[in-house]
Amino acid sequence: VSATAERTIRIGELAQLTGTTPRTIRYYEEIGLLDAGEARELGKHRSYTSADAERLKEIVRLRDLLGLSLEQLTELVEAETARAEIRREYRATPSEDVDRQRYLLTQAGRHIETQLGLVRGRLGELQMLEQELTDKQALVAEKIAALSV
Amino acid sequence: VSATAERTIRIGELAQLTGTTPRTIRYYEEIGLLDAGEARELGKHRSYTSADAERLKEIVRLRDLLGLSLEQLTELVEAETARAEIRREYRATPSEDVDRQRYLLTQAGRHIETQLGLVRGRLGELQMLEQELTDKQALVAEKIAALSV
DNA sequence: TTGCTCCTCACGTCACGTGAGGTGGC
DNA sequence: TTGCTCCTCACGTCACGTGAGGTGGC
Repeated sequence: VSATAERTIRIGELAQLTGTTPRTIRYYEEIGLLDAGEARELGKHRSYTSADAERLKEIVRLRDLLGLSLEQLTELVEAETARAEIRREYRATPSEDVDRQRYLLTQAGRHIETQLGLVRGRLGELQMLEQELTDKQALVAEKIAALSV
Repeated sequence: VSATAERTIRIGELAQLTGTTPRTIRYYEEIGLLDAGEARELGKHRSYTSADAERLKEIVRLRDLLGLSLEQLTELVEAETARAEIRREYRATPSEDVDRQRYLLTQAGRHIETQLGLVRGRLGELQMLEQELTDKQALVAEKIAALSV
C-alpha cells in the first residue's frame, strides 16, 4: 500500500524475529512448509519480507503451543493458501453471488472453529494442571502455618 | 496400606494407561528417566504398579503441555526423588527441628512455584491465541451478517 | 500346550544441530 | 577490499517407530 518498496531481510534476521534458526527455516523450505520464493539462483542468499516473518511466527506458535507436527502444519498452511487463492479469484471477478460469498465466509469460520477447538482443549488441560499445582501450594502453605502455632 | 498385594501390570497396559507405547517406556528407562525396577533378569518381562502409571502420566503431561525435553524431565524427576528421599529420612528420625521442617516445606513450595510459572506462561500465550481467534471469528460473523442486509 | 505379550537388537525417521569448505553482498 | 553473513553438502542427535527373530507367563 505504501509507495516505498518493502525492506527485505535475510535468513538470520528472519530467524531472530521468529525465534528459530536459519537451519530450521531452510528445513521448512526443504519439506515445503515454507515456499522457496521466486527461483533463487543456486548459492545466492534467501530474501524475506515482514509478511514472511508474520507467517513463520504463526507457524512456530502453533507448533509450540499446540504441539502440531510439521506435516499437520503443512496441511494447515496449504489449506490457508488455497482459501486465500479462492478469495483472490473471487475479488478479481466481483459479482452479485451472495451465496458464494456466504459460503466462503462460512468455510473460514469453520477453519477458525477447528483451531479454537484445539486451543481450548489445551487451555483446559493446562488449567487443570494449574489447579492441581495451586492446591499443592495451598497445602504446603497450610503446613508451614501449622509449624508456627 | 491395604493388606492385599498390589496388582502388577505389564508394559503394554502401562502404555495404554499413560497414552504412550512400550517402545517409549523402554526408551525412558534406557535414558534413566524411568528407573529400571529391581534388577530384572535379561529377557524377563517388566512389571509395574499403579504408582508407576501415575508417575509416567505426570511426565507425559509435562512433556506434552509444557514441551519439556526429556533431559529437563529427567532433572525434574531427579529433584523430586531427592526431595522425597529427604522427607523420608526426616520422617524416619522425627525430631523437634521445626526450622528444618520449615526449610523442607519452603523448598517444596519453591519447586511448585517454578512449575506454576511455566504453566502460567503457557496459559497466557494460549489465551492470547484464543483471543485472536475469537476476534477473527467475530469479524467473519459480522461479514456474514452484512451479507443478509 | 497354544497364543498372546513381551524380550532384545538394530535399522529407520522426524526435526532439526553442527561443522566443513566455499561464496555473496552491503 | 575486508569481514560478516550466507550458501550447500553431509554427518550427528534426539525421541522415538518399526520390523526381525526369539522367549516368557497366564
